[in-house]
Amino acid sequence: MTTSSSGSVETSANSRPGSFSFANASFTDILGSSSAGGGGGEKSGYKAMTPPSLPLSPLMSPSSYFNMPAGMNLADFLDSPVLLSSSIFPSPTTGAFGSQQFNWRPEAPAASSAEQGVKVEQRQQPYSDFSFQTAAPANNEEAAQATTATTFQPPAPQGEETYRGQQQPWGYQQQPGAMDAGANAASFSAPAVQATSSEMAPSGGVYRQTHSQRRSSDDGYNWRKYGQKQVKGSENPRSYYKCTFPNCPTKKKVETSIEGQITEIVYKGTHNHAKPLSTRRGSGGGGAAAQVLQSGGGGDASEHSFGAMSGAPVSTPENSSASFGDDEIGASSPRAGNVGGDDLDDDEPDSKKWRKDGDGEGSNSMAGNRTVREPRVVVQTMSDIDILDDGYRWRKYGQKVVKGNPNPRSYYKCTTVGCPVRKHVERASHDLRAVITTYEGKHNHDVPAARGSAALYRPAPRAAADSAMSTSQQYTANQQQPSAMTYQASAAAGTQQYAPRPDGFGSQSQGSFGFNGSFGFSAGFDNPTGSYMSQHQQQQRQNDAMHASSAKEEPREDMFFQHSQF
DNA sequence: ATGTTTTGACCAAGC
DNA sequence: AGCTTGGTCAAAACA
Repeated sequence: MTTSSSGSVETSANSRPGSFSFANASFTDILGSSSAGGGGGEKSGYKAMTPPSLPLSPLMSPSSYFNMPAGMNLADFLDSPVLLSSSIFPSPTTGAFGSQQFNWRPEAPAASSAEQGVKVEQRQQPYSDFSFQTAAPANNEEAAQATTATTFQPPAPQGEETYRGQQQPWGYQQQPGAMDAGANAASFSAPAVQATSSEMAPSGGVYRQTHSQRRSSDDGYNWRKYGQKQVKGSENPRSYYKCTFPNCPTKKKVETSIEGQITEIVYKGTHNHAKPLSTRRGSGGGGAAAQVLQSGGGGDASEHSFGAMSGAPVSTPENSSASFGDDEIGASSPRAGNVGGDDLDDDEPDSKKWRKDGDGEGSNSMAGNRTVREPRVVVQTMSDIDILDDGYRWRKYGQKVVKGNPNPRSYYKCTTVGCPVRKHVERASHDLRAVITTYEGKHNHDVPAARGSAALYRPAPRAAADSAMSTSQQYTANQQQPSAMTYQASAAAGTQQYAPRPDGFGSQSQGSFGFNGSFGFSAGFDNPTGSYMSQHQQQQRQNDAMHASSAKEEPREDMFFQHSQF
C-alpha cells in the first residue's frame, strides 16, 4: 500500500546548491493537466512518455512539492539536465499523470487525498498546456525521450557523465486514484535527455513525436546515432550518439532496456557550441510548452535561470557537474561533483574506452576530460534503493505491519557501507496524513557530497538522521509543499517536524529551506538561512539522544515514537 | 534531396 | 598471438 516515491537530486559540488524548487509551480503543475490530453494513447503524440516497465516506488509517498525558483520557469526546468525519470510520467497503464505533487525534499508522506487533490488542482493552472501523453514507447529512443522529458540542467563541468537507473524521489505526492502505482514512481534524476519544445507539442497537450528520426534524446542538442552494440554483461543494447553540430566532439552512449527505459547514459566530451535553439520538428507552431522551453532567449537559458545551478556557458547535461541518484554507488559516494576524484571504478571499462578513443573528432577536446573526474548523473531505474530526503541514501530492506498500526512500516537502511543507520517510515495509525519517520543510529559518514550540494533544496534533517535515534517526523495535512517551506532549526533533536508555510506554496522560497515559525526540524540539515543550530550543537544533541536511547542497530520501536503532530 | 537510423564489419585496447 | 570487448565506420535503408 505504500505508494510513495522517493526523489532526489544531487548536484555536484560544482553546481551550487541551487534552489531546486519551483516557486510557482509544483512539478505536478508543470506536468499539470498533462494527463488531460494524454489519456491513453495518443497516436501521434509522444507515445513513449512512459516506458511500460517503469519502476514503481515501494515507498509511501511523502507529500512533496516541486517548487520552481522564482527565476526559473518551466522551460528552464525542462531544459535542465536533471532527468525526471519515469516517475514523473504518466501512468504506464492509465496514461494519466494524476495529481501528483512532486516534492523535492522533506519526507512527507502522502497527505490526505482531499487536500492533495485540491492543491494539485489549483496548481495545475499555470501549465495546463503542458501535458504528457502516455503510451508504450514505440522504441527505445522514444522511451529515452520520455525519460528526459523533464530535466534541469545544472551547470556542469565537462566530462563524462553517467546516468543510470534512477531512484524515485522521496517526496512525491500522489493523489489517490489519480494514478496507478506505476505512475507514482517519480524519479528525479539526471538528465540524460531533455524534452524539447518540438516534442512538447502544446496542441492537445500531448507530447508530439511524429518522426521516427528522433534525436537520441532531447537535451537541447542534436544527436546522430552512429552505432549500436550489445555490450557484455547487459542485455540492454547500447547506442552511440554524436552531436551533429559540426566539429563538436561530444558523444554519448545510451543504454536502454528492452522496455525502452534508459538504463544508463554516459556523456563524453563537451559541446563546443551553444545549445541550438529549438530546431525540433513538429513543434507545430510551438505551443506553450515549446515557447516556455525556449524562454530565456538562448538555448542555454535554462542553465542560467536555474537558480544557483546555472553556470556553464554551454552547459549540457554532459557538462553538468551534477550527479543524481547515484544510489548504487553508495551513499557516501562523493562522486558527484567530485571532479577529479577517483571513484568511478564501476565505470572504468567504459571510461577507459572513451578516454582512449583518439579517433578524429573529439579526441582532443575530450582529452581534457580524461584528467577530470566526471561527475555522474545516475538515472536509475527504480529499485529498492531509495534516496530519501535527508541527504543520505537509503535502501529499503523490509516492510511490515507492526502492532498497533495497520499501516505498513517501510524499513530503510543507509546504503553507505558500514553505516549502521536505519530508519523506518510509516503512516500514523491515527492520522493517515501523518507519517512517522524514525531514525536509528548515527551516520558514520557525511552526507554524500552529491546530495550535500543539494542542501538548499534538501530540508531533510540530517541531524535527525545522524542523531542517535528516536527521531520522528510527522507530516500532516499541508505538508505537500515542503519545498516551499522554510525550515528553522528549533525543534529539539529527536523529533522532526515540518509544516508548510502558512502562505501556502511559498513560491518565493526559491530554494531556501528554512524552518518557518513554530515548526522546526531537529536541525542538522543545511539551513541556508543560518538559523539552525551549529554542527556542534547538533552533534551534542545527537549524543544526548544516543545516550538517552542507547542506540543500537536494532530498532527500538517503543522508544522512537516521539512524534508529535501539528 | 537531405538527414537519420540500422547494422555488419573493422579497429584498437585489454587480458 | 589470439580472443574478447567496446567503439566506430560506412553503406544501405528509411523517413
